[in-house]
Amino acid sequence: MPRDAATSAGAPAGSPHAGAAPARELRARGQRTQRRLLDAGADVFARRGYHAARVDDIVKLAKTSHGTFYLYFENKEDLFAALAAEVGDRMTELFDALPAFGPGPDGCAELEGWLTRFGELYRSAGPILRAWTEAEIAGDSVGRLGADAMRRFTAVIGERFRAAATPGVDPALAALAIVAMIERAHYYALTDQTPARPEHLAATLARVTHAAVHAP
Amino acid sequence: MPRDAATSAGAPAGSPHAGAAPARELRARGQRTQRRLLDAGADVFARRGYHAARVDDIVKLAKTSHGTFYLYFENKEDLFAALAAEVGDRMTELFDALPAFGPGPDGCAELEGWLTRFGELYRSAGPILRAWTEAEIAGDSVGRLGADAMRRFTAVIGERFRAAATPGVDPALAALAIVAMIERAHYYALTDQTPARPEHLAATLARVTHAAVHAP
Amino acid sequence: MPRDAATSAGAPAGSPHAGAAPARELRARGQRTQRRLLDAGADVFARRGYHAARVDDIVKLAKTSHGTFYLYFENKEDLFAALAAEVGDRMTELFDALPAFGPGPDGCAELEGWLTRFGELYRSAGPILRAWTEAEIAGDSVGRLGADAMRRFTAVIGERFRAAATPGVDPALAALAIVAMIERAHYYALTDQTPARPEHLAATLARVTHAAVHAP
Amino acid sequence: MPRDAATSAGAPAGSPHAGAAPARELRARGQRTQRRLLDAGADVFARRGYHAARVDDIVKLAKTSHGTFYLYFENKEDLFAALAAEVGDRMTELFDALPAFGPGPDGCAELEGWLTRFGELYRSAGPILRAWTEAEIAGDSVGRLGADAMRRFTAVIGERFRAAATPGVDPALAALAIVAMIERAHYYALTDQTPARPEHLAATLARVTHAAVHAP
DNA sequence: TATGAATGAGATTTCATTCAT
DNA sequence: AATGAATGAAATCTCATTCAT
Repeated sequence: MPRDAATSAGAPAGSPHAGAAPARELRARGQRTQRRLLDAGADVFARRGYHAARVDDIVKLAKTSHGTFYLYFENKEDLFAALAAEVGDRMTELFDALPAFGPGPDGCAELEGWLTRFGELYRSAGPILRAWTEAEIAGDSVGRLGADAMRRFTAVIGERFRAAATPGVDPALAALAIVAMIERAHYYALTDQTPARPEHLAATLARVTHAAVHAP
Repeated sequence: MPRDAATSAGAPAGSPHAGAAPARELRARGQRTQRRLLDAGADVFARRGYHAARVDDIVKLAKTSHGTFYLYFENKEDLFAALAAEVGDRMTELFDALPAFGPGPDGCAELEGWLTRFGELYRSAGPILRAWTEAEIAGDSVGRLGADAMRRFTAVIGERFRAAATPGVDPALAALAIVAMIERAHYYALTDQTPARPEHLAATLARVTHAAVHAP
Repeated sequence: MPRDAATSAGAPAGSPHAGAAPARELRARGQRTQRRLLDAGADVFARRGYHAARVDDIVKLAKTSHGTFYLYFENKEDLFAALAAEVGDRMTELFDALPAFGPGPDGCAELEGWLTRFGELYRSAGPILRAWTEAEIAGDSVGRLGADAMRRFTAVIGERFRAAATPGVDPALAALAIVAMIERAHYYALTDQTPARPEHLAATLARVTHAAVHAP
Repeated sequence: MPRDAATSAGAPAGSPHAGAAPARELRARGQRTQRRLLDAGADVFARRGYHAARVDDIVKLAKTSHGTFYLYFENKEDLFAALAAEVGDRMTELFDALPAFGPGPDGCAELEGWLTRFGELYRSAGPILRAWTEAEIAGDSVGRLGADAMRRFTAVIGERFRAAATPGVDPALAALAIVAMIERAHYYALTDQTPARPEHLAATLARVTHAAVHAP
């Protein structure tokens, strides 16, 4: 699960991302064009992955020209960073809303509710997240965004483990594992042709997580 | 987590992978050259990722030439497939050895022992796995390998969940989640600069997994 | 050393150059805008040279837009031609004022006086001249301007050599050499970080030129 | 007059310039290809100037491909630098051979002899020198080469002026002026359509220089 | 068995100029 | 009179793969 994008957190309306070539004020038309490029980018990245995506494809889909592309973005990476930042923002928001689920069945239900929302977000942003993982692996700088968002998430889960203080369990590691599980499970469930039914994902993950955190 | 490599399972000594250009018997020198290329490939893929890895880098590291590269491998993907197959073999072996850990403390200890071995393998093969993920995302055919090995792993864990029959828990999904957790936790713990201590990884994962599977 | 600009010699007030897109009468505001573009152009050409200068730079410096640029000038070359014409005018004027310096110390002093004025002009117009040289080399049509102004200069110097009639000296070539010297010496003295003191340039060049022309 | 190229002064045979992409040892074929590219480059730069020259033209003329070009040179500038270095080497050699011409007719004859050789070199290398001037103007890094070669030349001439100690003459400036004259006179005489006869160039410049340096 | 020179399709990027407002 | 978004041709550069030796 990518991270952060705190950079664009408070960006002024009208400049959806921070790294654009010139920090120009955009008029209505420019805004629409930029939006078209972002949407086209999301589509192409989703279908081809970060590396295989060609600026040419994006431009064609957005029905505009190469020149226009470079008017709004410094390069392919810059456009991707903008998309990632958008996703990152929504992730951060969601993570901050993670409830302090208690040991009882209520806690489990709360968790399930939150995981449902997470699943929805993941479904819409998944393609970007996948490309993000790819970029991350390749060591591109964009990949390095996002750590913060996840850290917050991990911190909350870590608190629960710390409270439980199970011997042999490193709370930070355990939290990391749970977070990793939630992210990857969504990844596999939504992309892979798993025999599993994704509609039960929130319930299942909630129970597993709850059991792991509030182990006897 | 990738899989398989059944191709090379019983392959004749001297041809560690199936897709090499000519299916010829290699003499000692040829073997060494091919091995050098494989090792160089592993190194370069690990450092740069699949897409960013250039044949030139591999060839330079192996102290050989482009021509020689294409003597032993059909293309970049072919070399990667050979590496993936090697890893896949070892993974399959390990997965088959997963104990049927029971609900008691003994089961947890068994699980921890197995996870320790998994960690060792991951440490050595991890970089290839990472590159694999990248290739997978990009939709390259190599990426499609690997699912099988994981399926076996998932099946065993799934059995446990099925036995427990917790209401609301889809055994297949839960197993997928646990497997994903184990894989990704290793990934993050070994690559990221987590504040956590990786030496406690096996113990922590064992406890978390055990608790999740044998929930009250 | 460029020349000419006869084009703008008697041009009507309000249109400092000949090639502007529409030959319209400009109001006060238009005049100011055009002037701003010319000044910005002079600056940018000076700093980057003709080819490296981008219309975008000029427009930004002039705090106006691309559209406006093409309202006043046909293209980049046209703006440059306008600038060159301005310089050419002043050069022609100065060359026509070259005194018929005699062999005695008075002639040398006259020459020094003239060279002082030349130096002042060069200091202010030099950057354009440099860009001019570049354009000339590249074979752009603008480059072909300028030869005339220099020819007049050369003619006067040539007269002196013809009078002296030194055996082995081709008067035209000698004059060309002296003119070239004066131009390039200023160029190097004013741009390069020569260890020499430019304030002595007029005196030194006067003596060298005088000695060369009125050799015993 | 460009400068220096001391960089390639002692370059090993087989690598005619210092800045090539990889410092590879070239086999016979590679050598020929690289030579073809250099020659094609010289031709294209001469005809179009540095900026207008397209790698495409060079490649076509050399009957090779873009890929090959970038095998031997990092970019256009790199190829140009290689050419400039070749010229610079020959210039440096020549400058070092400048005789310490005395005040008598013998000194003038010595000078003429040297200028004849200079003219020959200039004729063959002129096109590169012209492009060099253009690059220099544009502030490209290549342009900054060459100052050294000229400095040596200037130093020798400067010595003569220092010996003469004419009042009002700054020896360094005077030397600079003479050097500039010799260079530019060749430039104009060989490129422009001067009415002058270039075959008298050496004689004329020798006399003018001699008179200027050994003024009464 | 090995080499490394050569290729060329394709990717990214730039910028003078036009156009709709 | 002014704007700035849009264009697209052209330029540069990369790299997997082939080929001649």
